[in-house]
Amino acid sequence: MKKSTELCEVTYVHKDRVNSARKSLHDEETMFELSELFKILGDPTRLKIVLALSKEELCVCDIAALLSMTDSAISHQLRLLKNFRLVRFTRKGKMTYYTLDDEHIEDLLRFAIRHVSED
Amino acid sequence: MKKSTELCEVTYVHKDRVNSARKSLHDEETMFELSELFKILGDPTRLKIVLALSKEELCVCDIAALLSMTDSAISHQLRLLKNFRLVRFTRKGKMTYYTLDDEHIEDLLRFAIRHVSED
DNA sequence: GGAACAGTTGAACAGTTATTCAAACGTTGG
DNA sequence: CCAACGTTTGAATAACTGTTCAACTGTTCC
Repeated sequence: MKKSTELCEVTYVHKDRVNSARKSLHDEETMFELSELFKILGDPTRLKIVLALSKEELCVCDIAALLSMTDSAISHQLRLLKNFRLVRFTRKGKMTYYTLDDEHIEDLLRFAIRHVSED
Repeated sequence: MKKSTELCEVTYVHKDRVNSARKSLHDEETMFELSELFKILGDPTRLKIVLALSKEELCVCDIAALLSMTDSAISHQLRLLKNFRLVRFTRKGKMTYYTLDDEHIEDLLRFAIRHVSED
């Protein structure tokens, strides 16, 4: 068992390095938003939806067919993506057509794909 | 209650669009790895650790102090980052010094931070 | 109006996850 | 050898997550 004493912090932590590293951290809100963005892309289903929509406007049924999943599962995930302003929809009769609502996300994905493919 | 029949798929799905969208999806393994990368960055603690290590080589104790968390919690997260080859460590006596083990990840983070900050 | 259909919703379920706690490991210095 | 310390580990816990199922909404077309 260990306890954190002031003496410990002063003596053993590399204060200079910690303070230097602290500068690379952004404000708490930015860190949270950033991790939320990664989290929402950190699911294969959502990732595929976003990639698919970067190419074509699709209805729920299309995406479900493309990914071999139920409409319901897709709809749930689209709601998350919609709440995060990553996708947008327009209704035409019975159908709901979804598109990407974020121009930059494609670049981010391309960047990341290159990274994953490299090593 | 709804069921997916062949007739439905043929008649209502936009086959051309689905086939076009399918091209933007990569192979299953790449999709999985990509989502795993995003998932591991999709946690505020790990994100901060990676950002901190992009600036300075730090020991577990340093990171714990920086993020106001227990050594144990940090050690657990470092193990995940290590297994994912995002960080690397060298032992010097009692201390374990961690560094980033991925040059590209910094660029990805910078890219994503810009994206989050913009809108 | 009513049948058919695209999509949404909420509850429920199983699986996963981040942190905590206590115990252990390995190294250092007396 | 022993105590102190930095770190690791495993089990336990609480919180969260993705999918399924069934019921529902709203639109179209006869």
